Amino acid sequence: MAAESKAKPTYSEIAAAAGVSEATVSRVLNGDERVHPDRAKRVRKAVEKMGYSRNRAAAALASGKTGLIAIVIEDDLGVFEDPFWATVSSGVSKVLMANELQTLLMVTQANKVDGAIARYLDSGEVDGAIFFQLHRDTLVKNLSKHGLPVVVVGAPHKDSGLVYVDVDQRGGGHIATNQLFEAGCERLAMITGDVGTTAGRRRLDGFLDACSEAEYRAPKQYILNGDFSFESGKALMSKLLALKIPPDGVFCANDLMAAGAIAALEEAGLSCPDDVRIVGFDDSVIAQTVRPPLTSVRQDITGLGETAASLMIKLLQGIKVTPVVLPTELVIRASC
Amino acid sequence: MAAESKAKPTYSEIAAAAGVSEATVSRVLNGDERVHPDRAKRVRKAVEKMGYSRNRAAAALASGKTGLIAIVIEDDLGVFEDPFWATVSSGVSKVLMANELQTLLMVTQANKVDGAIARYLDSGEVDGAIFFQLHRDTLVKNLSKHGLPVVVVGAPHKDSGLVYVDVDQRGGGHIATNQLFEAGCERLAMITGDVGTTAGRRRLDGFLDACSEAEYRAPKQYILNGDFSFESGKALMSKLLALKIPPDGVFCANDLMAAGAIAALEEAGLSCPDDVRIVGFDDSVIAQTVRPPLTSVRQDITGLGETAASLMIKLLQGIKVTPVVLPTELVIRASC
DNA sequence: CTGAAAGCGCTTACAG
DNA sequence: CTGAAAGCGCTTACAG
Repeated sequence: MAAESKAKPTYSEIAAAAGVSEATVSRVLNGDERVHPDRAKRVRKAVEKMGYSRNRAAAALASGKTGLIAIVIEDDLGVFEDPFWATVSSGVSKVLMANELQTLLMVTQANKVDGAIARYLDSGEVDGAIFFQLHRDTLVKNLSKHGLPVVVVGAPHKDSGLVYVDVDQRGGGHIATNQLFEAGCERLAMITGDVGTTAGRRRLDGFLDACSEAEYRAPKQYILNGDFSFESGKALMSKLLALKIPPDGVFCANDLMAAGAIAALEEAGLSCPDDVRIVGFDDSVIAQTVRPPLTSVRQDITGLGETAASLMIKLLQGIKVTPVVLPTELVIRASC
Repeated sequence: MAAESKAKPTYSEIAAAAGVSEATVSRVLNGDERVHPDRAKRVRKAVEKMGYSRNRAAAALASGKTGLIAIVIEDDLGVFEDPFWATVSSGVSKVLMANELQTLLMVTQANKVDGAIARYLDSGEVDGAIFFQLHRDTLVKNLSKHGLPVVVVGAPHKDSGLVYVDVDQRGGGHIATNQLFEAGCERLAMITGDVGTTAGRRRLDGFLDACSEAEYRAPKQYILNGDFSFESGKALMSKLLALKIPPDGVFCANDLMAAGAIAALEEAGLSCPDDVRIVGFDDSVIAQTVRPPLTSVRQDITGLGETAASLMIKLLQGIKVTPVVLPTELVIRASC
């Protein structure tokens, strides 16, 4: 006779305890307004008392909604090891959890995204997908066309109607470059990131914007294409230093390359900021640990994740949304 | 008459196409050996041809298995922003996916772990849970006792029978310290991590082991308790330098503190490694970007995640498992 | 080795 | 505003 003992209660127990039907229990738990307040209260009391928690699998099967949102990240070169994405993920997860949704983490190689992952996402296993580090837009566009709610973190290459969040990469490049001008630099150079990525391209655009505003035209040898790695920052800085007239200010498209650039300066027996001023981008730990500490562009990384999740939730509710661009801010330290 | 068109096929279509019963389809898809090879082949062919993919919710409801493993991380101070955990997660995710399991990412505040999360985990919503950054063992122990398969990344405080994976923290501390001795240091000091964590404590133990092997006894002022932050590394190094006889070699319990220590040296006008040699722990990006590049203890972080996932899979299969300790290795750079 | 059938715990038209 | 009932798509004893 040990009623109300071990096993998880189901709707039938709750319904019995509250003196209503299972349908009513379901309505109350799903926030259906039309239930009479008194009965709703009875249901909630029973739920509370019996420690009820919904069986998601059953709900998913019956409703077609899984309550799961996938984060898909293409991890060819250990991108996920970049703290950046982890921070974005944590922002996503927090907002999703607060909205009764769960985060499915799918770390996969880019070449596998088309196969198993695409099928998985497309077969109703998740209610939506948030993509990080977009290499090719096609898959995402297809999924989106098939009706899967999709949000992309980082602007896609072509404005294909996808909903995305990004930080103001171009504006960031702009303020970074302005800082160099304001510090008195006259020969500005830039070590770009991978310009095949939208972030890389737009940071460069921001640099160019600021230069033309200042009526400065950087010589061709002053704009060198890096790939966001420490090594490339170092190698390209050495290249700049080898020029007949080296620059006196360099904007590096991320902190890692900036750290590389500082290392190159040091090896050449030069000082930052005395000989060459440097500005980075990301405001990562590296900006703080490198000597001299790096002036860098800060982006609200958790905010990126939170915004992505919020957009997803709106999408799920059928609310129309447009891309969001988050502001960017300069953190000034000793390097410039 | 457009058979085989849009909608996702279900068992009944597959069964019809293969000329078997739904039960047989289920058996084949679940790897039941007892099905006749020919019929199994027919089923697989139909599955292939019709692009069938299992509805997880239905399977979960019927079987009681969700195919979901939770990663739970207590994220009070932005721990998840530490690339360390992201890397572990990606290792977990990859192994799990390869085994048809999905990774549920639950980033939560420590004080909330007891409430909603515990209930969630305990109510059959996941098949198992992998915990990161364990603050209190009790919750985990309870869940484990309730029968939820649990794996912990990082050794728990008391050996409470939980299954865990960790790297050989103590051995790592040992080799780091030995390196200092071998480089000729005679006055070794240590800036510890948070010794409330098992990692912090064990790295210190390793230091002590190596010292006693070398018949060296570090004076009390030479062992300072940091908290793994850049700031603490810097402050404690300054403290060491202020001593009448400062150390000539310092083992810092992580790279971030080591970077702080180097910054302090520099501010004091001293050189690493000429005046003081330094060894870190983690072999993170920081080890490579700091000047001088840091000698540091490398741990197989992806391996931690992969091992955690493997242990979980064995647990799910009912195989008995014991804790795993991964080896650690010294990466030598300029700082020592 | 195989199939018929019950059942997992919800949701949702439908009828009132 | 509410309930009876069908149904979501699998799994799994059970009987053969």
